[in-house]
Amino acid sequence: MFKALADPTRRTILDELTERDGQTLFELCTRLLMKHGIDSTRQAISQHLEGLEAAGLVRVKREGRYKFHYLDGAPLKQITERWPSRD
Amino acid sequence: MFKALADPTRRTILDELTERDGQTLFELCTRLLMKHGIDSTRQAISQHLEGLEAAGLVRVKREGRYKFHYLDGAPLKQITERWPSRD
DNA sequence: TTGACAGGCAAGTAGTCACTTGCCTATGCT
DNA sequence: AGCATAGGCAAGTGACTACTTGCCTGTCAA
Repeated sequence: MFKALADPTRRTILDELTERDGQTLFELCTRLLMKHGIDSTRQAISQHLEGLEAAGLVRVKREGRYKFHYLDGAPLKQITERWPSRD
Repeated sequence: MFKALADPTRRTILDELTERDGQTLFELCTRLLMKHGIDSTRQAISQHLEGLEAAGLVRVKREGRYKFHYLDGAPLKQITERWPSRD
C-alpha cells in the first residue's frame, strides 16, 4: 500500500476518485489529462489502478463493459495508527 | 514523503524511533539488525535517514560527534486529511 | 453481424532506487 | 599526539518500476 502511494499519478487518481467516485478507466484518463495535465496512455492508468486495487485503496465493480472504480480510504488509517504523534 | 514511506526498511526505522526516540545512527543499525534482522551497511541506514529527514518525518539534533534522530509524525496527518474516509 | 467502444495481456525500455565499496572528516579518550 | 569512534561523501551496480507499443478479448448498438 505504501508503494502504491509513492507515485504522484496514483495519488492524483485518488484525488480524482475523492472528488468523483465510481469513475471508469476512460473517464479517469480524460479527467487526469484535462484537470491535471497527466498525459499518459490508457494502459499506464490501468496499471496504476491495478496497483491501487492491490493495495486495497480502490474497489472495483464490473457492469457490462464498464468497470467502475471506487475509493476506499480505510487502509490509510493504519498509517496514523502505526506512528501516533505524541502531542 | 510518500516515497519515504514506500521502503520497508525506512518504515522499520520509524517503528524503532517510535519505540525509542532519539537514537544515533549506530544505535539504529544494531537495533535494526538485532530485532528486525535488517543486515544493511551503516551507509544504507544513513541514506534512509537522509530520506526520512528530507520527508520531514525525522528531525535531527547534533551534539558533539553524535547525531540523534527524532520521529516527527506530524506530516502523516495530511494523508488522512487528503483522502478522508466517508463513513 | 459488423463495427465501435471499454478494457486486458504481455514484452520491451528507460529511468529510478537501494545498496555497496572505498575513502575522508571530525570528535573524544588516554 | 595518537587512536578509536561517529558520521559523511561520492561513484558504481543490480534490481525494480513506470511507461510505451502492439495485439487480443468482451460488450453493445445499428
